[in-house]
Amino acid sequence: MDPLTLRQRRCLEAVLAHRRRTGLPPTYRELGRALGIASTQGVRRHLEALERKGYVRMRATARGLELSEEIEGAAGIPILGRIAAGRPVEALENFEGAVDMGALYGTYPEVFAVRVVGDSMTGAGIRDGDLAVVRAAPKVENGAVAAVAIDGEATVKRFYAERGAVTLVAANPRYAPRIIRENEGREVRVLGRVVGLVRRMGT
Amino acid sequence: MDPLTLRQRRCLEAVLAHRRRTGLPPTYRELGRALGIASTQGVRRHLEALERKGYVRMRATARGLELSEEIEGAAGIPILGRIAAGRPVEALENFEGAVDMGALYGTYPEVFAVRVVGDSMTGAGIRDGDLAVVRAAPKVENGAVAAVAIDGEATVKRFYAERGAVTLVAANPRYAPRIIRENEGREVRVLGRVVGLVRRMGT
DNA sequence: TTGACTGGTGAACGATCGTTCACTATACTT
DNA sequence: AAGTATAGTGAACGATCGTTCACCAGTCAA
Repeated sequence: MDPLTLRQRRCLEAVLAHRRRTGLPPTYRELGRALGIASTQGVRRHLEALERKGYVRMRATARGLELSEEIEGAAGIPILGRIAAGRPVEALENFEGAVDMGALYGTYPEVFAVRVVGDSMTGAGIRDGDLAVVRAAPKVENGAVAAVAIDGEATVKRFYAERGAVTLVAANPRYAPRIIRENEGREVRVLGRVVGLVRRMGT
Repeated sequence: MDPLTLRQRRCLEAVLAHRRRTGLPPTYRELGRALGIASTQGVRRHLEALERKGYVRMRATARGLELSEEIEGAAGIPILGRIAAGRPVEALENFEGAVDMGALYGTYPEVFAVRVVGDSMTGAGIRDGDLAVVRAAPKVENGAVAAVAIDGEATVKRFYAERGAVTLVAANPRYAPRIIRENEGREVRVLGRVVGLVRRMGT
């Protein structure tokens, strides 16, 4: 992407700041106020430059200012590749993508999350308190890590379906495989395949 | 939250749909078009009802329609508690929060992510290819899982600082602790504490 | 020195947008 | 029978918003 002038960079930062603060893109006049520019035309010039250089897109509607994918990503949680010698990261550089739940996993209702309780899947790097991201599906292939509801209680296990029974295998030697046969009267429902994991640790 | 009438629910769904499609909240007239309502007043009545019941907030500005925290969360990836007997989840019910990166961890530049390479931290449930979410800080307390840059190369390890040396301890018995003394001439820089983890698995 | 680019002011036009007023109709409760 | 909530139409007002036109000034390369 083409480099920005100082003023253009300030303009882009003001757009990001406004979005963080209000949740909406700014109008020309709001941007002008933030930058100390009296004329909407002055603001427009900057935005046209930003559009020409690929940082934003302008839609002819109220608050129609869009950020390009690259900038949109950087505005969230950027994924850093190499860490350079200078500051942790300079603005809008040195990132290889962004942690965006929607882009990463998809959105509800196809995708949802279940909180994992217990240490039965530590062998698969899934720990107590983690959020398992589940792509909803009525069935999953044998051996996949799946979220399964047994009598309404959700658990995350490696899943195997056999003739007349399902087997739930933990990833922890302290837990024996659990076999549930069809004639047991239990309601076993596959919620979907576990496609991701989100953990919060420390303070 | 107060229950919605069918029409009000349709209206709320239209707001969500418009935001998913365009990234912006709809205007009264856009909403009216989506719902087959000719008068802006008809739309406004519904939104006033939604506001009264706590689903949205209305700001007197272009596209000033905000969703309440609860609904905002449900529009992303909801975290499900108990899974009821019916459909996986009914719309806007039965969730205990949302997986939202900003709300979960904070935002750039205080927070960023680093891709983990290797299996040195499997004992802590951190695996090859995971994204470690890092809260930027120049120093971390002893024993914390931290992201550290050694000569510009980022690694995630348990961190200990002692007089004149730092020790990086892996969570995998196959890796010995790594001790780096100050007089070795290596540049060791603490990037911050690892406060989260995001993984993508399966297909 | 003639452009091209950047960074502005000021005014104005038409479209969009939030808001308000007056009026109609149905359904349910009191 | 009166009141309240829902669900609309239609018109209008003023504010906001995107867009455009004319004009000015500094910098820098051709």
